[in-house]
Amino acid sequence: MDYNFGEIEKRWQQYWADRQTYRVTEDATKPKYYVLDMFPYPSGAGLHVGHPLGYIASDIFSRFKRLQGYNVLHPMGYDAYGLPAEQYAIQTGQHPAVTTGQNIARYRKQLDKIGFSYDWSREVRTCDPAYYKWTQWAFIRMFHSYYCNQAQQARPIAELVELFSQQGTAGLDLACSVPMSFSAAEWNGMSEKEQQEILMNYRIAYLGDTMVNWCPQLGTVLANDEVSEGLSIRGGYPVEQKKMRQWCLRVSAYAPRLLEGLEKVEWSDSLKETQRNWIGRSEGAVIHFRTTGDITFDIFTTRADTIFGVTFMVLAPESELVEQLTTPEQRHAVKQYIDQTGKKTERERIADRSVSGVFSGAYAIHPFTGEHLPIWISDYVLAGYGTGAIMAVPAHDSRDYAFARHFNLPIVPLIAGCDVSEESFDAKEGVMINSCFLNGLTVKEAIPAAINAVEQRGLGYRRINYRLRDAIFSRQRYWGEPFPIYYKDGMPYTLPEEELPLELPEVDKFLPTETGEPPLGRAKNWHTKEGYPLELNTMPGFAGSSAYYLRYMDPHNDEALVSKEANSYWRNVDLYIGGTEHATGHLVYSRFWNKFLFDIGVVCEDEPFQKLVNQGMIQGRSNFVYRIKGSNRFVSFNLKDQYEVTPIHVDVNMVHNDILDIEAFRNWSPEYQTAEFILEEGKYICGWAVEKMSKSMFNVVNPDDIISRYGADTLRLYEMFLGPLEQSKPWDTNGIDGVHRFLRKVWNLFYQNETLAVEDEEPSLKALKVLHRLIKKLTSDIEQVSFNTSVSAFMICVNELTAMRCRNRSILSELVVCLAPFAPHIAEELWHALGNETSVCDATWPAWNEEYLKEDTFPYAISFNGKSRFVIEFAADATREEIEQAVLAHPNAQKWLKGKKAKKVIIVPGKIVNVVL
RNA sequence: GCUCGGAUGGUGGAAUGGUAGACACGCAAGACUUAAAAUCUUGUGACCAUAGCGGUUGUGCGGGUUCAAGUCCCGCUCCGAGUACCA
Repeated sequence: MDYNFGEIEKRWQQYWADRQTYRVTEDATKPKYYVLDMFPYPSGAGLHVGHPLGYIASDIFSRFKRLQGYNVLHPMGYDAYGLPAEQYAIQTGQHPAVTTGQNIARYRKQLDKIGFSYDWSREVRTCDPAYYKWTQWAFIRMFHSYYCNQAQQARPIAELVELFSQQGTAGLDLACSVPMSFSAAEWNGMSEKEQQEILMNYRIAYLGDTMVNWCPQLGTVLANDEVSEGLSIRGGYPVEQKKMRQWCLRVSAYAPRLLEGLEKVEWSDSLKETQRNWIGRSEGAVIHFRTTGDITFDIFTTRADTIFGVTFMVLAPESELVEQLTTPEQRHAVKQYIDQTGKKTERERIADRSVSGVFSGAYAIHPFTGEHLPIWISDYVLAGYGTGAIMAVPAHDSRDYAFARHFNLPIVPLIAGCDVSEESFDAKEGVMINSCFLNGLTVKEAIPAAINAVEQRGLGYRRINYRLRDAIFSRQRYWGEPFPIYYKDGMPYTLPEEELPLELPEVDKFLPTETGEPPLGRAKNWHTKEGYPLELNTMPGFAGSSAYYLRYMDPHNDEALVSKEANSYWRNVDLYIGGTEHATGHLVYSRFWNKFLFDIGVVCEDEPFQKLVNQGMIQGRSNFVYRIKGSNRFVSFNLKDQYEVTPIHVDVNMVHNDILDIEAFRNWSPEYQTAEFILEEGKYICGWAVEKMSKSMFNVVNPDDIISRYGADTLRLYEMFLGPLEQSKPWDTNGIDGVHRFLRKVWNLFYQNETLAVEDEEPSLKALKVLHRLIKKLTSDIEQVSFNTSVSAFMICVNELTAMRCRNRSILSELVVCLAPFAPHIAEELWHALGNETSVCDATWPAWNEEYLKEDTFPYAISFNGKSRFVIEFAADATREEIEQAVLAHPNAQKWLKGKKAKKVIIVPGKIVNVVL
């Protein structure tokens, strides 16, 4: 019987489906394990061979944990809302729900062929009303919550209303958009509308006038993580800054906890670092300044030590102070400057690094020296960070330096020995000079000393600042979750929870209305029963993906996002596998969302993803043919330098081991019908290069093709064998034969001459040793998600078993269990061939026995002065003296000793003997 | 600019401070075959030597620690990723 993978894989996939092998329920008698993949956006192009990399890894891990006796939750679903479906809808009029449904069906078909152990009964789709009901529900809860900085916790807004009516803002430390201060009497005297407007300043989901990333081409606003270098991530269109009233989530309130939480999770250092940078904690001080016109304002600095080097102040053009401070004489010039910078897009502002600014006419008084400092306005100061105003220390900040140079402002050096004639001295090192009471201190001492002085004199206070911004949560799009919000007297109110889900309405077109409103403005009857208008924006892509891992725990519950029972059983994700592209988006929002749900008592774990592994990207490996210029002749790779040639991308599916299938190439396109070839050794060899996997490079490899040629088990093993999971690497179909050959060898251990050739006698110690070495290696490799080395270990084991013609039943049966996580189909087939009635998925992961791994003798590497020269075997119980004598007496040793005596002999038991000469 | 990774044969990649290059691809030779494919066996870092034994050198570059360094420390070069007027 031959290894007929096609037939085997089809049969067992059916078997698993029929028997619902992968269905899990909460089972208190077993320990739980939750393995999650980042769910895909089902794009129209289907899966290429790079997509399943992480899914295969997580599947191996899940199957392994299941064999170890864990109750494993391993679900899959679809992040179904997204821009491509909407843009396709705009072009074709095809409803995004229809195309999304088709794409999902195609994804499912492709995924099924790979033999994953997902519990599909738990599938979620973010665009399903039964799912987004809970996205809307969480939003309502955020709307009705505020964040208490003292308790570091979200609390019901009703409690805040109570506090305001009793004590006003006194004694409260609240996360807010704008700091406010009022008394209980003032609060109680306000109208309903005024109170609502104030509460909006504190809600966790709030409507705010903020500078947003506006993308005119996409007709929507974007979150910071959806923009890179002033261009939209999707589509690459320019993005400009615009002030708009938008829904926001107060993610910034959670910045300290998002930072601290990183200590508790097992993520890679680089990913943690990326998140830390994104959160951007900086310690410093807020210092109060007063103008000669008696207007006070605050600045933020991390370099309080440089306070005596301040020679001017700078405000962001958007700062509200600009209006107050500007003197009548300067008003015209300032207005001109602000108009000019306001027109620039974000991209232009980044690209244009030239120094610009304008003098406001006002002067600030130095809090220590009383000196008068000119106040300037420049767009190198950002309105959104700190207070939107800075004290400029040109000697020790390169941006201030450039500004001072350009406008000829004084530069006062503060560090002994530094040279600021050409550039600023930004490093935080050296000894202070020109700094009054700070003189003689090092910079590291001076920073706290300066802050203390500021605090003692009541000139300011210590402050920790975060770069993390609130998330802008409105999108002017159709294909997203509708907000459960209606408007009464221009104020937003939430729908009652029992009216959820608020379903996405039908529209005639997926474009904005003539009046510039979002597509939902086209919907008929888009209002509440009472006739109040509903919100026209929809939620962004990250809304639906922020809590999906919770929904898998209890996917059909229509009473709660997740029941207390299900959540306290599954708790959080033990292993999460996905790409790094979500490092600052999804993984920040999700952690925020989870922490909010934790605060309101819905979930029992503060961090959603305990261990996280980022799989690398699979790049494409393109092939080229070389056309001789001005002809239809193609020259093979190694001969191409003899001609003047143009490289042309050729479909990698027509190339095997870099050898071109000439017939297929001729049929590829009419222009190549008559192509001629200059061959080497009868073959046409193609060139190659690593590029992004894309249709235009003709380097897309489809998993379906690999499966039909080699089988899913080979695909799974090969993707793992390609290299470490975390590393990016090109897909190279060359080399897949080796893995396929390995599976044939496994098959041939069982079958010989068409019949099962398994033997029943006692296994030899030698075979046991080989098997147990494998079990031990696999158990630790899998735990560390090191699957490339696992596959190698299999190959070594099977080669050795083949060499010793081991056909022992007990050995082979444990081998099959080991293989089951990696190559489940062939494992299931062989498991049944051995006479088992149940699925190999229900088997038990074998334990290794150290007894079998004990060695009688060990090879010692004998080195002289650290350089290895030869090897001697010693018995395990040989003493140091015996070893030393034997080594020095060995004939080979004489060559290195040259008659001299050894100074020292170092013996590492079982490993090495180093003779120092 | 800053932060974090990385650099090992023709290729992908292995190596708790202890025989560098496991495993696999590719290549070469051989066996089987009318032949090819498939399969199996052997060899395969480079250089030198060769009937045979063998020797030198070698993990991006330069130093250091150590009996012993791909691995640890210091200083560079190059590549990749993230981030960027964040005061």
